[in-house]
Amino acid sequence: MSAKLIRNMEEFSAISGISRPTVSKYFNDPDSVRPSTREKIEAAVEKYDYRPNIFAMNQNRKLTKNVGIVVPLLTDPYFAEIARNLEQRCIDAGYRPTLFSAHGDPNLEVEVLDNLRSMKPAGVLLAPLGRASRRDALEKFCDDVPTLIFDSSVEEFGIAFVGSDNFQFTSHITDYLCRTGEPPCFFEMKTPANPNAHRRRQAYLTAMESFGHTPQVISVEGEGWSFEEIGRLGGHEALSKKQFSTNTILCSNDRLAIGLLTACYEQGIKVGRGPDCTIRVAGQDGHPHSRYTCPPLTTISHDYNAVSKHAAQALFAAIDGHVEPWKSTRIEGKLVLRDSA
Amino acid sequence: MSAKLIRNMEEFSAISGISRPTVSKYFNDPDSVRPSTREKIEAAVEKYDYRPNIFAMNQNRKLTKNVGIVVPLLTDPYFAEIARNLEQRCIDAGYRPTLFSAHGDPNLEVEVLDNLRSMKPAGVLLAPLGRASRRDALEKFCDDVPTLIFDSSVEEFGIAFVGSDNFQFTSHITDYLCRTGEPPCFFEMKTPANPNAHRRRQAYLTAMESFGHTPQVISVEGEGWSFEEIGRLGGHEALSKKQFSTNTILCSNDRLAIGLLTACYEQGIKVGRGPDCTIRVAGQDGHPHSRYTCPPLTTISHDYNAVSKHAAQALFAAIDGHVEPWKSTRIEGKLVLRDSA
DNA sequence: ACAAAATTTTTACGCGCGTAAAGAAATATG
DNA sequence: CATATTTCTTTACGCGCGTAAAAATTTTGT
Repeated sequence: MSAKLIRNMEEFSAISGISRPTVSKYFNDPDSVRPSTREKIEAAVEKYDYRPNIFAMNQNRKLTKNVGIVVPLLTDPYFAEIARNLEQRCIDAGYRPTLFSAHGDPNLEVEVLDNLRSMKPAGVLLAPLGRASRRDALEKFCDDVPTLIFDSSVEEFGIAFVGSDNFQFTSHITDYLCRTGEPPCFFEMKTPANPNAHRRRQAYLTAMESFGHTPQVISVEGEGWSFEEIGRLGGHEALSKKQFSTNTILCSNDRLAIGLLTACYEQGIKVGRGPDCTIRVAGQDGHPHSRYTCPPLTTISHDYNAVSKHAAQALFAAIDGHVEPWKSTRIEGKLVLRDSA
Repeated sequence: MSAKLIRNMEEFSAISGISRPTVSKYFNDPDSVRPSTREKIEAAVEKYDYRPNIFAMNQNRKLTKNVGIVVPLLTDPYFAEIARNLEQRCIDAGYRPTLFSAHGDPNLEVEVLDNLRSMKPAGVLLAPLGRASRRDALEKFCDDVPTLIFDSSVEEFGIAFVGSDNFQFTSHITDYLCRTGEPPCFFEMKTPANPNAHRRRQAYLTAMESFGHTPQVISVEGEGWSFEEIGRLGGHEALSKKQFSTNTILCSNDRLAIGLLTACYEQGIKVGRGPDCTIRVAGQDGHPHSRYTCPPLTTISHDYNAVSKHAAQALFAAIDGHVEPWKSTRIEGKLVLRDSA
């Protein structure tokens, strides 16, 4: 029950019996006051439902409790999922996360960073657009604001990088495919949005050679972030021209694989491991949707939890002043066996 | 080129040759100053790259330029897409949108609204969780903050409702299915998260009766927002028990349909309109993913653009003081014919 | 119980900007 | 050109809170 409407910290301090500077200190860090006063304040907060004005709070503080979370494309469930994960971790750690998406547009990415600047964030968790990102703007931002880069690494910007181990991803699933059937061809975009794609291709080539197989890479045309459509169109063309030298196709990512599956369906080609199936298709990412494709997609999944945990912890440590040299943490993926391969 | 670092509006006013109150007025509304002074200010803004401190700006203003966009589940590409659309419209209209997701949790929804309150938003675009939303908290919020409800209507809360015309959706696609084959069964969740589901079931029943067919509703168990999995499990059960009385299934929404398609695949049932197909499946929503299912999903699509346009315009009008009685706008969907039905 | 250490209170100023009021200057009207 | 109108400048105060410094109080250690 709120007894009386508290308008500001002055009134709150009067009614709670604690001086305003101490109340201010409490809201900045509840652990910085004596337990007995903390209890009094919290009782009063409960009773009067008071919250300090965030604008006034942030005005004079050099460092706010704001944390920006920036992803390249929020309509991609993969990014939505990892953003959700990160958001929760920020809240749990006492920060105020704000979500941003560059919507696949490098100009918007720069705008987002500009907006973020004006929020004086304590730190930022940034998944850059990748290839299309404006390097100079990104670098300047990382210099000014403690920024942890995740998902896709851009040079040695920011305080650290946390992402998945793309070499391990592709080696592992390539190995699996070779052991269980014909060695895979590699299906990718010619000009991928994201540098992870290059790592994956390289890992594919290396793995294939180490197994003594001849690699074959099919690179399809297409710009932008409509991966499914690019995979579908590219798949149609590659299938029609019989460009796949084996019956197994490893896609650079799940969204491309989803498009390829659609192309296969549209050409009446049966995908899977069954005796009546013509080809096997595998993806990479553990996309939230991959369970529901037809057939369900065999893939290698990001460890969403581990990535977000490492990323958040590294950022919070940096905010707390634990300076460490730039570091790249790459987390292994887990093979998800389904019917497609 | 920035010549000198401007620290505050005082310095900016001095260097731009315009008094501080006028500069302040300009930043609040660029059209409120004479064109000649506007030019001077904008030249200086360009030259010195000055932006007012948003915290100081918002502290004393009763009404900020902040707009909250709240969706029930950002990992659902449907909501991500409409949120993206709304975000852009806010920016274009000179507002500062901030994106929130309740992540399917009613408690989080209340927390989001609480957080939103502290941002003193000029207005909020809210897609409520639906059935699970806490009515009292929602109503109180709508009383305090100009709120436009979209997607899913909750009584007559807020300044207006804008969403899709669920009756038209279901009538239209039911009509299509009846005209092109056997009349459809209706596949839905027994306890749907969202009141639109009830409208759709009702529209199905009405349409079937008006066509002189016997309706059949299959309601599957399942709580929460994992619609695909609910559709898959429910689909397996219904298929095994041969609960579908005709060869055509209209799903309450696309995500459920996607799960059902997976179940069909897993049972070796061929879906589509071809001669070799056993059943037809249709969805509703025009989910971004529906193009890439196997077979591609016939559905009736939200008019994303029209919904977001109406919603944004109605909110901005209300913010500008155009008071109108509560109104519900329901926008028709467009049939998207694909191979599944 | 007493000194030392930790915490809180008191007092006071400043952050960057919104905004009100009164007068000066520029523009519009006839 | 004189007057009415709009816009701008000057001056001044306040928003709600951060924060610094010195004094007062409470807690801790022995």
